[in-house]
Amino acid sequence: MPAKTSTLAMRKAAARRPSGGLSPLEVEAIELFISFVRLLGMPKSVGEIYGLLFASSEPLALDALMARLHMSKGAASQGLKVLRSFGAVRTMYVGGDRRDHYVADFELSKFASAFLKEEVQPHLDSGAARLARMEQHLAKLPKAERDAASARLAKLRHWKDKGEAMLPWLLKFLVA
Amino acid sequence: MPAKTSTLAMRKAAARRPSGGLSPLEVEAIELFISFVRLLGMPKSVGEIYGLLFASSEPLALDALMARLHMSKGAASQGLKVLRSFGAVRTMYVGGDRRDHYVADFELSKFASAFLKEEVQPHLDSGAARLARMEQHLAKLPKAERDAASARLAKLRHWKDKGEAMLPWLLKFLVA
DNA sequence: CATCCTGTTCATTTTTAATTGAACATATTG
DNA sequence: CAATATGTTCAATTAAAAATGAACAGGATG
Repeated sequence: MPAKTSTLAMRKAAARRPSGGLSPLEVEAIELFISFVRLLGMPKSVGEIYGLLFASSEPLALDALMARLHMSKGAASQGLKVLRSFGAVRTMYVGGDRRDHYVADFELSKFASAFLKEEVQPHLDSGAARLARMEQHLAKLPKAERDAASARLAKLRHWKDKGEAMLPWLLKFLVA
Repeated sequence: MPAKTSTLAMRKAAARRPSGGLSPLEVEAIELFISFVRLLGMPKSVGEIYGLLFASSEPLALDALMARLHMSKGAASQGLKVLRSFGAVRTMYVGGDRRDHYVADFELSKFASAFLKEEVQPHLDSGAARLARMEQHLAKLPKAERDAASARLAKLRHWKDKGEAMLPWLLKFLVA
């Protein structure tokens, strides 16, 4: 029968237990990365996983993540997949254990550049294509409307150019 | 009895009808801004409204937006509220009509700077507070763990500083 | 080669976010 | 001031996103 209250000693021990509770530092790290990944439109499970790995000194296997974050196997597997996909996390060999073990890569720029490359860049591209189509439509408009619309499209083009100019600069700044 | 097929002439007329269908140009603008606002984590109705106002040469009232976007009064009202809140849209007086009429402000930077000020900045602030708390926890750790954790926190601090440095720069670039 | 171990996938469920629509407040008009 | 027009708010509904968990695939192990 588990006690309802926990003593200080118990909590300190828990902080070190590989598949038990979370230390205050781990909780802070997890919350920090949850809000960070949400800002980038990623599911919070991704933030939980990265946060725990960020705070953890030893590599963690999938079942450790499941146990400590109270997360399903599916969510952990998929979260690790996206983190792997942009290099925020990598596997580390642990002798005598055939499970994959993960460690966080500390280059936070990986998140930002994944966001820029996978979210922003495609939007800029499709935006450029769309702008071209809009310029086609423009030609078919009666003169009066065409002039007004033309000025608007010029604004769009300006922002497209600005975005395209800013993106590589931002990427460079991030990795610097 | 409405015809099932639409002739070219009918579609051209529809493009000009104030509370009817949408012209191809309007559709493109709406789709463009839907994907743009989604990138910033806003509801798509906000993108629909701004897109239509952006493409429209005359100011539109709430019921025109409702009719042409097939959107409820509540959604239109709330969408306009957020667009107004960061100056992406403003009311324009139209004589002999007591409804509010809206026009788009073409400074797209308004979206970006609203996002930076309302989403990013608060995250940076709470992140800074959290980092301070984490440094408190650090002190209570046994020496061995403390060293590993300390290096991680240094990384976080570095990124916090980077973010805080980048933000004003980005804002300046956007309004320029 | 049967069994266990580890991890992935995906249909279903749960949770979260957005939209609707009706009730309300306020201003206008006859 | 009753009736009407306009716009806002918010509880209820609907739609979209994320998490679960069971089925599956492949690889190790005896």
